[in-house]
Amino acid sequence: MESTAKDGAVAEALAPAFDPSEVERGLYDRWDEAGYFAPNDREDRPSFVVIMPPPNVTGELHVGHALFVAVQDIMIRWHRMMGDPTLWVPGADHAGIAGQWVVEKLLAAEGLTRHDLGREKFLERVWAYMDSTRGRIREQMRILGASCDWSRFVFTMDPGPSAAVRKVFKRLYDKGLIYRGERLISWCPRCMTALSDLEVVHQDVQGHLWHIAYPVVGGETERRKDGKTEGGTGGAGVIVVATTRPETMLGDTGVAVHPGDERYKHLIGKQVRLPILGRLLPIVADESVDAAFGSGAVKVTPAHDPNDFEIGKRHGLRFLTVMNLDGTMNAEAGPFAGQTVEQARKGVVSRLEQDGELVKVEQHFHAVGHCQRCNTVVQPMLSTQWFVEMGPLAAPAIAAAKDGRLTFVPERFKGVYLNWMENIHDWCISRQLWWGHRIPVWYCRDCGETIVTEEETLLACPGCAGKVEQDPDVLDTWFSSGLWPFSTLGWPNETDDLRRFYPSSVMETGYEILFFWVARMVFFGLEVMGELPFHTVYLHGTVRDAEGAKMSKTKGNVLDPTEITHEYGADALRFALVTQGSPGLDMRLSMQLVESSRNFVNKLWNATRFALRPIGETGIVVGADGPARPEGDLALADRWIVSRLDWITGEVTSLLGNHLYGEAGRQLRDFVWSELCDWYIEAAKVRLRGTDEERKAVAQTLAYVLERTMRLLHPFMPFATEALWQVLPHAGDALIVAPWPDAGERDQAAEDDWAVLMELVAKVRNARAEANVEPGRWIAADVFAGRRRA
RNA sequence: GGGCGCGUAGCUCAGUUGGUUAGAGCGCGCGGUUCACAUCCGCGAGGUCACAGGUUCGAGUCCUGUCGCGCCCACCA
Repeated sequence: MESTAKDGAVAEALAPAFDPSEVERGLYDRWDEAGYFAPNDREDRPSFVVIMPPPNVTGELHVGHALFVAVQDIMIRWHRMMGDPTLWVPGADHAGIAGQWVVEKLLAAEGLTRHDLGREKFLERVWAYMDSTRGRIREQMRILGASCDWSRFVFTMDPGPSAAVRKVFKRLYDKGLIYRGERLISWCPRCMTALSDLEVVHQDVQGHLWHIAYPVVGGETERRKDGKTEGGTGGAGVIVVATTRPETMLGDTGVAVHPGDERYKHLIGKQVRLPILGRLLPIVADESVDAAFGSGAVKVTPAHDPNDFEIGKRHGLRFLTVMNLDGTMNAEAGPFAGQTVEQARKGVVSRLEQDGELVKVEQHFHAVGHCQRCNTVVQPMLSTQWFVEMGPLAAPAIAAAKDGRLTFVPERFKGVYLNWMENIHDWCISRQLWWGHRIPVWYCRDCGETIVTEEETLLACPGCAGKVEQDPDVLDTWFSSGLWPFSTLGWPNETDDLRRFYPSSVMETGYEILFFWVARMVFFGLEVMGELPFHTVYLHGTVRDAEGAKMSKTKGNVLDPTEITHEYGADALRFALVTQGSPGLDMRLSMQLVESSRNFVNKLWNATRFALRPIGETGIVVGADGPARPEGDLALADRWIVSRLDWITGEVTSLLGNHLYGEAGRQLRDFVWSELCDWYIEAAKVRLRGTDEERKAVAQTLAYVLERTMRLLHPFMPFATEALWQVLPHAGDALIVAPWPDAGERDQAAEDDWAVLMELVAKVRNARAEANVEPGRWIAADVFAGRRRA
C-alpha cells in the first residue's frame, strides 16, 4: 500500500473534522486487492480461523450482523497483526423455510402459489431471487469492513456443501443413526411441514381445562346420563377426564389411569363409551398418569399428543388421526369433518354441554406450541419422517464440554449446552418443502427398495434396474449448517484448506442459536471429522433498540447498519457495538451512542492532525518497526506517556486474549482521550514553543505513541486507523498487516511523578474555578503539599 | 415445573481473579473564541452499588434468603 507520509505538508492533507465516507472510501478495496484477507504462509505461527455465521440470503443485514462483524473482525485483525495465518470464511445460508417463504410471498403478490408453478419452476424463481440478494450481503459486509477472505465465499446450496450433506446423510444412514419412521412430530398446518422441537416456540396462553364425563360401559350413568354424578369416583359409572384440547377427543382410543389409583382400580380393563361418537375405548393402567392432577384419569389420543403416543404404544391402542395436514378435521371427526380446529373445539364443547357430559370448565394457563416461522399453532401429528438418532452423537459432544476441550465464553453457557445435550430427543430432519437440500434417498417403484446415495441423481434401481423416485422432502436447513465448519473448507474433498484450517479456532455467534447451530456443529464435527470443529464458543447477545425492545420488521424499529455507517462511519458503529456491552448479554443501541463513538474517532483524527505539524517540522527517526522509541535524557512528560503506552499495550493484549473486547476498547478510548490528548498533548503545546531539542523530543514521542496507538486500535476501528497510520511516519505497507506491538518496560517513577503533577494541576484548576478566577488571568499559587506517600 | 441472566449517578452501561476516596458516555449546572478537535476544553453537582443476613482484617465483587424485571428449557392431560 502506498505511503503518503511526507514531510511538512501532510498536516494540510487532513481535514479539520473526520469525514467517514471520505476516509473509508477505497480503503477496503485496497486491502482486498493487496490480498491481505488471505492467510499468510508462515509456519512458525499457529493458524487462526473463524468460520463466519452465514447470514440468510433472504434479506438485508441488520445491526446484529454488524455486531458479529465487529467482534469477529477484532479477533481476525488482531491475530493477523500477530503474524498468524489468519482466515475468516464468509458465506451465506439458504435459510430453508424462511427462504421459501420469502419467494412464496412474492408469488402471492402475483396471485400465484408454488403449486401453480410446480417444483422445478418454483426453484428457478427461488434461485433467481437468491442470486439477486447474495451480492447485497457481500456489499454490506465490505462497508462494515469485514476482513474476510472473499475468494473462499461459500453458499450452503453450492455443489460442495451439497455434496457434504449427501455424504453425511448416507454415512449416518449406513451407521443406523438416520432412520425413517412414523412418529409423532410437530406439524405446522400453515407451512405444511414437519418441524423439529427447536422450531416450535412455546407461548403461555390463557386456555381452559374442560372436564368431560366418559360413561363406563355397563355403569348406571351410561343410562342416566345426567353428568352431575361426582366425577372421578367411577362409582357412579363415569370417568371424568380433563383436557385443554377437547376436539382431540374425537381421536381418543383409550382412557388411562394410574395403576395404583384406588378410585379406578376396579375399572381397569373395562370400557368407556366416547361421547358424541359413541366409540368404545378401553381403560388402561399407565404409570405416566398423575393421579393427583385433575380427576386422575386421562383421555388418550395417541395420534395427537406426545404423551398419549407413548401410552398408546405401550398398550397397543389405535392411532387414529382426526386432522388433515392443513389443520382441518378429517372424516374421522364425524360431524366436525372439514371444520378448523377452533371451530371443532367450539362445536365439541357445545355438543358436550347439550348432552350433559361437560362436568366443568376451569381457566387454565398453559404453554402452546407455535411455529417459529409463522406463529401458527403447531399440531402434534402422526407422520412418517426422517430422524437423526441423537444419543450416540450427543455422548461425545457432552464429553468434549465436560472435559474442557470445548469452552464457552461466557462460561455459563456450558451448563445450558450440557442441559440440552443431556436431554436431547431425536431430531426430525425432513421438511415438506421444496427449497433446500433434497433428501438423498430414492425409492424403487418396482422392487420397493430404499436407496440412499451420495450421488446427486440416481437413474435406476441398482437392484432391479427399475424406476426410482427421489424422496420429495428436503432437509432441515440446520442440517447443512451443522456441517459448515468443514463443508466450507472443501470436505468431503481432502483439500489443503481442510488440512490447514480444520478445526477452526473460535465460533462467534449469538446465544439464540446455541442449540440450533453450535450444538449441531459440535456433534457433526466430532462424528464426521473425529475432532471438534472449534475449541472456543464465544456468544454475543442481542442488539436491541434504544428502548430495549427487540428489533423486528413488523415493529419497524430495525436499524440498518448501512445507513448508520453512511452517517457516522463503520468505525463508529463497530466501536459503539463492541464497547457497549459484555459477552452473552443483550445490549441497547442508540444513535447517541454511535455519535459519541464517532466523536472518539474524530478525537483520534485531530490528535494526529496536531501531531503532524511538529513531526513534519522536526523530522522523525523511523526504524524497521516504525518511529523509534524516544531515548536519552527525556522529559518527564515523554517518559510518562511512553510508559502509559506500554501499560495500555499490555492491558489490551491481555484483554483481547481473554475475549474481553469491549473492555479493551474502553481502555483504549480512555487512554487516548484522557491521557494522550488531555494531558500529554496539552502539555506538549507549551513545550513546542521551547527549544529545538524540546520540539524534537515531543515530535518523536508523538510519532511513536500515535503510531503504536493506531496499531492497538486498528482491530476496533480499522478504517480511520489505517488512514491515519498512512499519514504518520511508519514502516511497512499497511497497518492491517503491521505487527502487533510488544509492551516495553514501564517507567514507574515517571508515572508516579506525573500523577502528582496531575493532582497538583487539578487542585489548582479547582481552586481557580471555585474562586471565579477568569481563565486568562495569571495568578500566583501557593502549594501546601504534604509528604508524598510511598 | 426446572435453569440462567439482570437490578451500580437522571438515562445507557463498565467494573477479569474480593483490597486504598466506586467509573465512563450522554444528560444537568457554572465557566471557556490562543493556531488538533465546539464532533471541543476546564470545574462541579449527582450513587445506603435492589433489599436482608452471613463469610472476611476488608465485599459492588464470595455465600444464603427476599423482592422486581427479563430470558431459556420443559410431552402434567
